[in-house]
Amino acid sequence: MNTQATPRERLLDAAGELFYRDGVNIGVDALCKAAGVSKKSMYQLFRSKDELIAESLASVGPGYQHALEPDAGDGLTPRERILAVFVKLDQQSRKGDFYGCPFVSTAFELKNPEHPGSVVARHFKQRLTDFFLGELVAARVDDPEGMAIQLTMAFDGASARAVVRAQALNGVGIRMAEALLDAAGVKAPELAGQAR
Amino acid sequence: MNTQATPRERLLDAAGELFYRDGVNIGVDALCKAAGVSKKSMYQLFRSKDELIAESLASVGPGYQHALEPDAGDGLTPRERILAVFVKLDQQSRKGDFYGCPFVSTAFELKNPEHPGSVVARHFKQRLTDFFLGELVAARVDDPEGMAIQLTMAFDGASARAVVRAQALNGVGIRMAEALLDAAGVKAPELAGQAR
DNA sequence: AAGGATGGAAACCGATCTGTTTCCAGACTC
DNA sequence: GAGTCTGGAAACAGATCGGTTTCCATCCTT
Repeated sequence: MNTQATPRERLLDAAGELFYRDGVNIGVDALCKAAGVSKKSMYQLFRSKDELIAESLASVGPGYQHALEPDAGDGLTPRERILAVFVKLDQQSRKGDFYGCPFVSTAFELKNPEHPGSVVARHFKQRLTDFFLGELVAARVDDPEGMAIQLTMAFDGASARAVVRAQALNGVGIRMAEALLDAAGVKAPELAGQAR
Repeated sequence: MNTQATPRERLLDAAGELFYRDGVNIGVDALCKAAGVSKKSMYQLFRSKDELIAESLASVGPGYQHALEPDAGDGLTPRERILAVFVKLDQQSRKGDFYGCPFVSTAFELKNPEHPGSVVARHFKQRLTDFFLGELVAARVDDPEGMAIQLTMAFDGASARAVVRAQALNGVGIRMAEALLDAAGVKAPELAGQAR
């Protein structure tokens, strides 16, 4: 454990990993032990375990997003930038510690849509949809909103498949995204004028 | 509670509902109370809670499948029979007690792919894929296996969207399936051009 | 009417749950 | 050096966890 980091940072890091790997039903004792933080400190920093669930999810959100979405202005076409997300998902599914999209996983586990963690999950799923939307607008497709939703569902469906089968996706998610992009006419790099 | 049913049936019924609604972490005390069965009887009928999870999932599987997939020989085209699954999912997502596909939900919660419940979940997801496959073969598409996988992912992605957003799908899953079927050239075989 | 099997109610076990509290070691300021 | 603050270790609380056991009422069979 990193003793340089503050107790709060250590707690958020450990929570982000353990809630994802073991589920949100992991005990506070195990969590604090992994973080090297006392329960007293934890309950001084967070009102409840539920709040820690939400805040840890919010803290891993930007990093997860950055790991999936290519940087702006990298010279890629919208199609390539969209497909890059599915390539990253494919790579993640090959690793042994893949338990699906952490937001979807948490939402499924919490059941209650009003739980603060569910609210955070909803927020970050919307941001992925918004990323797709921006690319689709740049690609000038007919129905960018509808396509962005479909790509998000393709992402979560592929993620769910990897979880249920406990296997790597081996490109099936990428091919699904390609099929949807083909159908929407998001094709040749040069033809789709992506001015910025 | 139905006193006609055997303790085993009452347990499987209650487990199928409560594990889905509250998650697999619900206690066996609450479960037995809901089923009107003593813990003693429960542990005589099932070796462990984990076994009850698996068996209750296996017991709801056929019913869930039958609720989604149209009967054979109903005069519908393969395309209509495939879309009927997504229409049913859309209808389910409108109800307040929708927590996603029970197999996907259980697999996400259990995390461990070797858990007997995960094995059952995998089995029934494969049966949905097999249903799609049969229809796609009948429709003579180019890559029926790949398309069946894509439709299954579309199903689970749509289901995940309804869970994360805690909202009805309002047709977005149906439209995604239509887009995939259109791209694969699955029209009504006997009836030419069918507009939507 | 007697005997055996079924199965519910509830006590019990040790472990773990979320959350609170006490105590004390170390680092800081003044 | 005295006082203050942070934060870890650990006991504690009451509830619940999965699982076992005892006891007893109700059946069915004969």
